[in-house]
Amino acid sequence: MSFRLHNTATRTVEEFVPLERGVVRMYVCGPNLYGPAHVGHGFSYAFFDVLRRYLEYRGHRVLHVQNFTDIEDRIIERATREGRGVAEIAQEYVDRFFREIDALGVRRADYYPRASETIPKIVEIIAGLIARGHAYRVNGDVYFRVSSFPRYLRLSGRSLEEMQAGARIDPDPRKEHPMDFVLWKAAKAGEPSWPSPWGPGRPGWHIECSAMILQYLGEQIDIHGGGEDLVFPHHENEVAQSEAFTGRMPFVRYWLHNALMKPPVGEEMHRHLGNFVSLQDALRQYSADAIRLFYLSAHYRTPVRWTDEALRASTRGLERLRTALTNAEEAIARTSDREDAGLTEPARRAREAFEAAMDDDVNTPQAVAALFTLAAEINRVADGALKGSGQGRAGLWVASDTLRDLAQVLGLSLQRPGVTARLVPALQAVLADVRTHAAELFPEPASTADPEHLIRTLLAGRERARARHAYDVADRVRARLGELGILVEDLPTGPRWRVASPDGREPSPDARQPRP
RNA sequence: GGCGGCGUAGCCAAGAGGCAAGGCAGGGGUCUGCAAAACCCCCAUCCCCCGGUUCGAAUCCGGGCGCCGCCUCCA
Repeated sequence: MSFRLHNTATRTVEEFVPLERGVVRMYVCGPNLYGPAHVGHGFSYAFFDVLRRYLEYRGHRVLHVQNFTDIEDRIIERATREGRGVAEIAQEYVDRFFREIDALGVRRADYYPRASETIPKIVEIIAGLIARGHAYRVNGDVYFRVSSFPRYLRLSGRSLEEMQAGARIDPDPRKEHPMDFVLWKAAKAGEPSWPSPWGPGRPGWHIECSAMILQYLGEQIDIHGGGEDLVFPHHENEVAQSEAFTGRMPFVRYWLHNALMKPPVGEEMHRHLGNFVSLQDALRQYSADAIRLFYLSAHYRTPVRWTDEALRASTRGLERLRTALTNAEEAIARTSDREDAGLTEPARRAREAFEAAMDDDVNTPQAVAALFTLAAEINRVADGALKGSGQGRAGLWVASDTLRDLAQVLGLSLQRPGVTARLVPALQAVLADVRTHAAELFPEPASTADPEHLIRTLLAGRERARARHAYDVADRVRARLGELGILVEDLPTGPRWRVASPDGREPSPDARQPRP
């Protein structure tokens, strides 16, 4: 089956065929660096990361470029207000952006151009547009002449007439047409500016993306992505500038737009509304995998609401996938059978269902469902193996390998968080505590600096306690470990522990420590 | 006003003419000292409402009701 994507330009799901066989040129609109990223940004980046991973899984080489808007009204406003440099603020948020998307497990794009570094290309394009009659100068400003571009508004499916009927702002009287948009803004006192044939100034917002695409990806690209709020005017204007400049169309073969995330309360999450959940806060409360599983729980064109309830549900669901892998490992370690116990076929079916779902306009909810179905099959066989049927070693290996591989395409690591050295003092305190109750059960461990060794020591002592029916001691160990976020489970094969906070949350390892 | 989207179980969410995926929560059971995990079973005769088309509709058509987005900045 072919890979199909919803193209905003046609509003239909189309078969995806890249311009150049085996190579996909993809550009995704990046952040305006005037403030922190929120979970809605994270959703967009994570979704396009999944798209990129799947394209690569399907054998394409993906050239991925994402911009940083580092010169723009809001950053300038902020710099002025705080008495700081524009570049300083931009750099602060670039650094933070990378910390956060790295923590989220978003693979980095091939290149992250900044508007301020793309000025020569921007000037070249504007000069070309003026020369071709697609743009005009008004004092130091330069505007795009929409009347010169008949295809204007085709992407967003509007008409100039209706746009004006619904206009919510007073048009600048200096413009030839109310819908003409700015390509170059003349410098104002105190603002950063660059020289140009029209005098010092800075680029308008839309032109940077056109310039970056032309500079780094070419005159025609396969995929251009971003939030659906960017369709108009941002992407519409990009099309106009780019196609008017190059004379080639389509500038973009497939326009992809993700739905916007809804805040816990209200309908729109926006930085300027102040109702956002920052990516940083999200990562402090939930693991990257849980956040990504939540993102993938709905189709990318369906708006989802960020709620603690939903994130906890995703954390639990994630735990189920991880447990399947753990169960498989334990079953494999305890069986010698070479038969597949009927798991090879379910693994193949899961991969087939996964690919069919992803092929259908990146239907991640269905793809995730395939993962859960496979996890259930793994658990079924692992359960049987641990209960003594002793079968399934080969099948468990194949099935868990498949689960890991498919999860990886979704950017899910399925890694359990480990215990950190920070827990050592607390674990030592637990040991000292139980030793006052039953020192004979808990001999001094060889090492008191390794958290895992301390946990093993405690659990070994607890097993001795259980063997003597000293359940008060055994339960005390389990309760104290539970307070530290370590869940103890007594399986038929012996005790097992894992990190799992009782409130259903699970911070991302990198985000646990508050920043200084 | 123009353009567009949505309404599926307690919650989240797929499905888009052939008889309702998956997750979370919940109930019963197996296992277990208990708890947890896992497994087994149960949990929408029905998909906002009313008409219509069809052998057959949650899916198509018509009409309602409700919610939301874009038309300034925004992932």
